[in-house]
Amino acid sequence: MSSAPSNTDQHAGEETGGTAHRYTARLAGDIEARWQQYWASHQTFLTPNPGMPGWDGDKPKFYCLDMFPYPSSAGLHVGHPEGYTATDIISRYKRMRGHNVLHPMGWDAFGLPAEQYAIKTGVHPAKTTRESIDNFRRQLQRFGFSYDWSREFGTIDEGYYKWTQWIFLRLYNAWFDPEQNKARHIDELIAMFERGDRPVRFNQEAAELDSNTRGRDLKAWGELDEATRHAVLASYRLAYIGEQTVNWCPALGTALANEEVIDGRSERGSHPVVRKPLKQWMLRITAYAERLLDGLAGVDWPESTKTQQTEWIGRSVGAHIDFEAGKRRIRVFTTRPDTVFGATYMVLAPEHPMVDELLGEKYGDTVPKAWIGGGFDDAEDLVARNATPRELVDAYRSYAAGRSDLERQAESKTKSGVFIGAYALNPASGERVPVFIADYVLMGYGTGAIMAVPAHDQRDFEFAQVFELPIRDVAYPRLYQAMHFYAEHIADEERADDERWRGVLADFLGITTSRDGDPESFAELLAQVRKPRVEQGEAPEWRREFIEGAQLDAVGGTGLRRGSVKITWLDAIEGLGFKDAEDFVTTFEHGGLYTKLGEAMPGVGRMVNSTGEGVSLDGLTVDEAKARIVEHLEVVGRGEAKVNYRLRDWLFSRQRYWGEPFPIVYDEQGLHRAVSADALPVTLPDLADYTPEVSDDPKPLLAKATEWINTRAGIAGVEGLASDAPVTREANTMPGWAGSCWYYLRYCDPHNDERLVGEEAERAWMGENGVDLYIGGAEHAVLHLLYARFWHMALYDLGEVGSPEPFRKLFHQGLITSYAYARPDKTLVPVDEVEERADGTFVETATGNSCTQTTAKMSKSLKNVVNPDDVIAEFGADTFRLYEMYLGPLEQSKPWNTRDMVGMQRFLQRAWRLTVDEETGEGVFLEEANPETEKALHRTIAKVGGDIERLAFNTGISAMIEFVNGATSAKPSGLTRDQASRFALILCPFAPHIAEELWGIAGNGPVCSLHPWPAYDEAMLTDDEVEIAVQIMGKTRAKLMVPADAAPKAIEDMAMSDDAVKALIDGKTVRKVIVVPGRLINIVAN
RNA sequence: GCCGGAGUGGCGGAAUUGGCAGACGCAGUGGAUUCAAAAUCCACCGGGGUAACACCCGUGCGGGUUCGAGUCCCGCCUCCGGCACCA
Repeated sequence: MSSAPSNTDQHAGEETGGTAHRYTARLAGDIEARWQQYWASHQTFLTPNPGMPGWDGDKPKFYCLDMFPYPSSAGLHVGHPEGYTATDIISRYKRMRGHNVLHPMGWDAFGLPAEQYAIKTGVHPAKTTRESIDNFRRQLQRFGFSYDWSREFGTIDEGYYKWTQWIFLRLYNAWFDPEQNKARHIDELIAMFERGDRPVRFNQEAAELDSNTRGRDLKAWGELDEATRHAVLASYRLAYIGEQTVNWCPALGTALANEEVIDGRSERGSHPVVRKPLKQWMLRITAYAERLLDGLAGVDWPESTKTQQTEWIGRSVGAHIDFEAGKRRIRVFTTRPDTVFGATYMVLAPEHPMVDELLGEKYGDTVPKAWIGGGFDDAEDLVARNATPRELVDAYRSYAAGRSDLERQAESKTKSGVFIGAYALNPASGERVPVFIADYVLMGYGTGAIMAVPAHDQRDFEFAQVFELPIRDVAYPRLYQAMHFYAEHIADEERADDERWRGVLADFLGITTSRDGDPESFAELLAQVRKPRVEQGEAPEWRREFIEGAQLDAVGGTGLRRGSVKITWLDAIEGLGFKDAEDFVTTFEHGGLYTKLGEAMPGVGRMVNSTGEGVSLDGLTVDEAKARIVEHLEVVGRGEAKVNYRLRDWLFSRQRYWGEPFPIVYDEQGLHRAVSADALPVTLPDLADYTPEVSDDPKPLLAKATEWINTRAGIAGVEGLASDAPVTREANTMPGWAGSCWYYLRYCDPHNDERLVGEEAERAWMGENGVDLYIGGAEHAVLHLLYARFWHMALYDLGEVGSPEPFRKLFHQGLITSYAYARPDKTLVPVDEVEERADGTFVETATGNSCTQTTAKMSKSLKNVVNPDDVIAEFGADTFRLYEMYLGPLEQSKPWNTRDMVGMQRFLQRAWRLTVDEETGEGVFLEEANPETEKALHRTIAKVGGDIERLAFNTGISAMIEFVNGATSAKPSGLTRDQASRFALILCPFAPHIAEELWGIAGNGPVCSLHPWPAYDEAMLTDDEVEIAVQIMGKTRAKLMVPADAAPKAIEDMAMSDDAVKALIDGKTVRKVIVVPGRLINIVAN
């Protein structure tokens, strides 16, 4: 066995007085350096894989993962160590509890900042990134994290991105089989074609729209030429080339994210940005929409993150409905097929491919002027000179293309669009309805076309207002129905008892009722029906009754009571913005509600105006009507039920340099070809100049590497072509998310040259449910965490991994913020421009104006960034670790305050002093344990263990502080060697360096980090006697010591015989006594 | 606008299941020690009230349920995060 590192203090003697061995930052630094070196040289945290020496397959596994950092040149931020300390505590604890723990670290190192730095300085990103990694590693190692550093890698390592490319090839060579709801190898698809089978496509609509492949896969496979086969297969692959509208910035020579575009200009440099369709690599994540959704039910993730993913995937249940337009059919998706009779016009997305085919030659004389075009720049001129539909459509398209998504949203208040001079037939009513294009309909969602039901959809309503289109109501709002009901029944049954009425009304309205038949909340009902709308021209017989009745309470004079709030119909009417009931009824009778309300109604009651050839929905509820109309449409072949997802396929190409090259080349025909797996990695070539080219034509940076781009099949490693056949490499690179999609798998087996991860290692660490604990920031809730799940599911389908989900339990640490100072107008002032005055208020130094203290994200501009290196130098790593964990609950965002750090330093000093003589550095121990201290230790062991399990580190640390304070002030004070050893063990996960030192001083050999967690005695957790509170009428009036196991009756007797209690209840009648054993007794007396 | 989360002393926070609100830490006040300081130790530390007790009030605001509410219900306010013309 190796000996413990020398405890000789090289600084001894340098300090004066009797505290040469006080636990100061200097001593802490010394201890920390020594133990870090010991752990490293003894490979304490080296984790063997199955088959390696030291592997024990009988232990349960625990895979504890951090989101690996992007190593920026700025170095570590104090936010980083928060999550890392948490996972380190758990990892160390689980190790001590007898688990095989996998706790790795690595680098997410491809990405934009390094490339932008290269553009600025001309230094190769590889160089700067490597330097940043070295700095990050150095900083992380100062914290004493128990990572198995032998498993470290970066996503930029060739040995790593080789496998990223390999996974891309797996996706490329796979298709999604909707019948089996899983991905399968492309060879199985080819085999099916060869057999003459016709496999179902995942995305049938896309196939129909895609004129390249339409119909071709219906022919016998053998009859197709190679290019056609290639195109057919390409349309099935999980990785495919698709056309996507992007924000293209010609000056920067790259596509930009929506967030990077402000007012049609690039955020950087303010260059113009246009929307441009661009052919790019896409990943078919939409095939997994359902599984990505369903899988969330089985994982232990924060609700907020599950909700975000659920909304991102955006499942909508509805129907496809076909509208006939001449020989063509326009297919729409709607969630409200029940309102199809109210569809008085149609809208297609401006870029909808069918627009050109439908376009009318000119507008007829009967076309209302208001229809022709409106809401955009050139519309008036064009309309004034009788422009053709073609001209207007072209003008509108270029207008729409010139606007970013952000602009569209900002200007969403006014609807714009163009009537394209064509009509379609409403398949339910048979009515001829005009067809428009408008940018409020998005090509990327549903079918890119809608049936517009202005009466029941707010956007359609607004559009109808601008273009003066007819609005037809087909679904009654509930309040209107309630009024009808009131007129028909309640007026006659004024004497009917409340309960019965409420039950009937609630039932009629479809409101959940509680046991007594009370609508759960009348306000809830109002919220659902908010704006009533009624049929024009219908003369209600109940007018008089209604107006009079509305003066009274709704329910026979008593009203609906909810808490103290009484709601009457009159309240409801006024809540809707009407003067009084008369005003409402007048408006109602004149059909002016749309104008008055300026809103569409959801229409959640029963159907009206909905009778057509072969089908009628009148009188049905919304749900019944949905089912009926879909059934009808299916029978007549005009539609079908359809579940639609908001999720779109993943745009996977970037025009950047610093990313993984695609393992793809193009042959002389321009067909994409895979680089064979043996030829991987496709290494990233060096580039001398990283400046993007100014261009209208999207051109990736890698296109500058002409020698690399233009090569031969043999050199590129492409099979199936002559080795001297010229090929062109794919010049786009993969996005930053690619490397982080599967790094957790690589940690299981980081040095494997044969596979992305060895099967045995993958099963051992990932098991059935994947990573056991994954901690990282909430900002990745939908991006990284969704992409990684998608890749994992595909790899699962293809047999590469054995767990259906990658991360069983996910946890987000909160943001570490910093104090900041705000002026009265809420702008922030840098911290060094603010002074604190004696009275505790703050002023801006320059102006003398007062500021308020607040919290904000740390930022360079506010000068409130804290550098971990400085903090460690001042206090030591153990104190730093404790401080960050003690700040508050892990998931909460918390303000950093260096001043508070001293509390944790004092705690460690007291813990040190408890068993170490500050003058000599020798251990000082009790011979015999103080029983109170022993009891406290058992409780602390139990508490700390439980708190670690539930990630409540702040309260666990509190418990240890209380223990140390208690043991210090106890008589006799101090610990035995055995007690000191057990305390060192529970301290170890939090503050491992000082724990190792105390462990050694207590006479143990190294290392406590691998020692089993101490046991506690259940019997020691309870007292024989407990103090309970005596409450009179719920207020604590006295305390009472009672035996812990006293029966309720005995406690009551004791309390009643207590003099103080007697005095308090003197002259009162005891009505009731409640006893909560071990806690309190409450005497109800008055 | 929609969805999610949170509001507790001067500050960070605790109260795990409806059961003694404010554990623990910081800051502050008073004292001991010291030539002095640092460090350490002791006491106090939500508001009102009292010589001291007693007592009253108090977990964003207004109601409610309960013997008892920071915790549950209803209605608001504020802050943070996410999404946003998704048919």
